[in-house]
Amino acid sequence: MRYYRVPDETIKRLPIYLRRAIRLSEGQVKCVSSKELASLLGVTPWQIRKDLSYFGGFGTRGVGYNVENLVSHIREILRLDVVRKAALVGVGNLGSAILAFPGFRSYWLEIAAAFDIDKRKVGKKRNGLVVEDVALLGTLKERRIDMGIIAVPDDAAQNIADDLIKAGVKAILNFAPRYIEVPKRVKVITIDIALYLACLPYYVPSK
Amino acid sequence: MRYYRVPDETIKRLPIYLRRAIRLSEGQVKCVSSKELASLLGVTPWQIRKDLSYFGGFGTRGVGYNVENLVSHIREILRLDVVRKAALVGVGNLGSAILAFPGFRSYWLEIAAAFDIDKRKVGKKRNGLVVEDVALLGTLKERRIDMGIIAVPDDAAQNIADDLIKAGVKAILNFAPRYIEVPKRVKVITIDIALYLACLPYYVPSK
DNA sequence: TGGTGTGAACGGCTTCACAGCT
DNA sequence: AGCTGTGAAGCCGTTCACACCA
Repeated sequence: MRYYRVPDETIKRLPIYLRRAIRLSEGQVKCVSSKELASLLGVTPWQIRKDLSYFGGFGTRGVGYNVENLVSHIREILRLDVVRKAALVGVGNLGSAILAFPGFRSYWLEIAAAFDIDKRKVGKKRNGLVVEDVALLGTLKERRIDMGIIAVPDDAAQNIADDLIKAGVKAILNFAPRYIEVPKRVKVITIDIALYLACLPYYVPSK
Repeated sequence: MRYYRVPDETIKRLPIYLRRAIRLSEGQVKCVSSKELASLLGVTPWQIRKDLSYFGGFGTRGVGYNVENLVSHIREILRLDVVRKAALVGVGNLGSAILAFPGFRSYWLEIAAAFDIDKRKVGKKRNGLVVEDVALLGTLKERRIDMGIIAVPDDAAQNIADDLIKAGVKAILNFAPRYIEVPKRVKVITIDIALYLACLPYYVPSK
């Protein structure tokens, strides 16, 4: 199934809906209206309806959305209906925090391997994973790991990205504060933490 | 000085330009054209010119932008021309990583205080800062710290946000994976890490 | 000539109003 | 009656073309 003309912004919001729908289903809620969901998430009801309508609409008029249905549909759209494996590169402060991060589980995402260039870290365990040498990045293909998370210093990031792509990785989450050049077929999302904090003072009225 | 009708997207890009301009000035580069800058950052030259033109335009036609000028103008626009202090709440894995994060320095941002609810952490040093009890959040006002960083579990996030705002904080960077309700005068930016990773499989063509 | 600055065209996302089901 | 689904309107941001200036 392929969907055309879906705004990227819609894709970004789907995981939010998904996570909430999962929580609701855990709470034995069977059905939710766009209005209820919207108030829980801080968005507008029509935004939710529009977003979901891109994929055919799977609510019931007059009633709302079946929660189980919502979960399974969004999982399928986001291709999260099978466990997705990612490799983490860089087990420094940030990398270790990502490994320990509990939030991935709700999306059936698994960090299945961790790499570092520092020989002192290689072989040690971190959160149940044995840290491997970056030289072994090439083994990702046969291990069917097709996503990468970059948590290395910025001057190493481009090389790591190149290696990940050589190893068959098709999507990268990049925490290094720099632009990374990749072939068009590869998707990169950069989370540049300092950037966001740097924006904040702009919005603070000066005294 | 106040500027109207500036897209939020432009504000998000300014720190990128700023960081690069600083790097260039450190490398003794005196002048840079929008084209050069664009190729370094993976954006288009028009985008850069348009973004800067919202603030009056401070380039030289036929030449480019004076690097020092670029730095001081963007610093002023983003109100980063004085050192800005932020308080971190939550010194777990992610919080500790943020404390150790080197990237803030380039924006004259300082994490000036760290708090946790766990008595075992309170009093201990983390990256040169003594961890304080969250009960002391109220002291932020007199210490002139007006930004907060939330790195606590999601069920504690809203309460912490409320406390931060009560303590006079006007802008919040939130790492908890949930929507936080705040008065309109307060700016919140949420970085929901798992969200980004959850988007990636959508862009990976299934085999 | 070369590169900035900017009004205007374009495109994409959000908002809206209401048609259509239950 | 109530809530979803959706074409249309409106808005915001990006792209473009070109005027302007060194």
